[in-house]
Amino acid sequence: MKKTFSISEMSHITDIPINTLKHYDRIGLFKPAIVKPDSLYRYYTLDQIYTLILIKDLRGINMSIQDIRDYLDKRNVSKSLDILERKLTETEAELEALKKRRYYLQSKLNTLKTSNSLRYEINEVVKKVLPDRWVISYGVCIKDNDDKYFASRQLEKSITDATPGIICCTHGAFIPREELERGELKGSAIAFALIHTKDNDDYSEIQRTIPGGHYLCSYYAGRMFDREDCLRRLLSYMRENNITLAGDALQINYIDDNITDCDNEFLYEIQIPVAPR
Amino acid sequence: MKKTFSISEMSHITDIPINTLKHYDRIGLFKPAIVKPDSLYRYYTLDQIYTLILIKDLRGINMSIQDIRDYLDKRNVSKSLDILERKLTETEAELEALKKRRYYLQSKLNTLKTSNSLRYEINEVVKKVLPDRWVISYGVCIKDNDDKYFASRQLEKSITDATPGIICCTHGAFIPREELERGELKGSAIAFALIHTKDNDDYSEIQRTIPGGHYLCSYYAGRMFDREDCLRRLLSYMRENNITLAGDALQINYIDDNITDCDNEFLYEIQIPVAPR
DNA sequence: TGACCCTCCCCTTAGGGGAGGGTC
DNA sequence: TGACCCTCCCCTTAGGGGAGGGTC
Repeated sequence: MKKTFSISEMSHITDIPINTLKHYDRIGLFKPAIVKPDSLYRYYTLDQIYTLILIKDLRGINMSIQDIRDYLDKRNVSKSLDILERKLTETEAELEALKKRRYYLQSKLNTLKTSNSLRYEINEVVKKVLPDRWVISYGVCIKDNDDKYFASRQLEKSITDATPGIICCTHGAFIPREELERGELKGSAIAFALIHTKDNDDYSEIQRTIPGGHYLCSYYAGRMFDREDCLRRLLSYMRENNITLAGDALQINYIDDNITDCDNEFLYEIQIPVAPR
Repeated sequence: MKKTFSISEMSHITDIPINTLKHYDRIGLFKPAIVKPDSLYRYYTLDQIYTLILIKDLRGINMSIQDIRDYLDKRNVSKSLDILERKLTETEAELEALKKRRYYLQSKLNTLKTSNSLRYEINEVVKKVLPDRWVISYGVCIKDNDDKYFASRQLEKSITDATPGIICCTHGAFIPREELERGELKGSAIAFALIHTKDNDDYSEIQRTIPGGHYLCSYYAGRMFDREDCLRRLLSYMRENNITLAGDALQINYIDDNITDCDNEFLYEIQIPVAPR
């Protein structure tokens, strides 16, 4: 059986690029057994294949070059077990992070697609029965768009830790019941962020339950304080049909500056809780 | 409400390091709204918070700076949907790769831990009933350790594609029945690699089923061709107890050069198929 | 006057991709 | 004589970490 291999043969056998073999030589991770003195041609021996494949596999489980040096240096079972276990732990952690990322991307995509497809309903008044929901809110009142940025940030900071935040989380604001009763449509907006489950003790003081029940809803296209027309429509519908306001209204932002620069693509929904008949 | 923020204030609000803010400025991804002409101090405005958080979140889902530039440039719903969907697909792919990696690490760790804990059984002769197993083998015959490296490599190449190979896969060799019958203990070793399921059509020509049944087994510490004593012990046990050989023997390598440099830590098991009584 | 901010400038990972010139 | 191989050397990502010197 042939005893030595040129760099390109070795590259073929091991599926490691020539460049990488040269690089491993250069940094002293793995040197050819033989170097011809004059030409400096590299020649590898049969038994080197094994180690090279091992190195490749260790890179394949994402070990750094330094870790591989350590692994190859005076191997023994317990050391190898340690390293493999460490890699497993790392892999688990990466998996968790990725799952989180996937979850948020999916949620965001669902919300976006759904709301985007609901455009035909814009400006219509619809009755909905909605389940209990939970939000977190510092009670920060938004008076204009500038405030909005800051208020959002406050909320984001408390929710997201390592998870992607603003682009994935649905935002909105409360419109206080009293203002609606007074017909004050451009008044306040108390920022909140919708959260998916309520059982997170971390936020208990700033958490608020939005009770499930009957809501009178309408989408509108535009920015936060373009809500007047939509609110007016809803309120007159209520008067005409003798429907009673039952609490703070919600203004939910489905499509915002994170997603589009086009004002006409912005999408909000107003949800007014009403007494059941 | 305050209208401008210094770089460290901005860093605080957004949880983005000062260095990174400077870097974003330098590369033109995100520049402060105001730069004081003399001192070149950077000042950010309230509405910049929002974009900055968006950038941070996009980095959080692993978007490259260039992708973020694209995302921020003339946003609209369909473009944003595209990008988010692409990111989701990428995330799914990464997840699959990581799951594979985890699976292989777990398998390897299990095998290692189990075999490592079985050391007390070394040199004992034990009867086992083993299930059907499957291997792939090119029929390459190993005559010495050098050959072993090459034979392993052949096998690896066919199994592993993108998955980590040698360190995760259990290797072994057949010892032909006829050689055992002739008492030829240092003869051949026909390399194989254990695979986990049989239903992989890709390898059907080189795949072989090892039938389940009764095996007479023994562990030994040492290298591949240190197997003589162990084999002798097994064969004399068979003679003494009138047990009949039923096929090629297996020599399975649980702990090898990938894991340790210490010869005394090497662990093989010989499994000899025997006729049931 | 501290605390803050500025501009260079060098450094990190794991190679990829040549140019220019010898070697099998 | 092609095909192969060599040595530089520059380049990539997304910042991190200063030194040395002004600014709020």
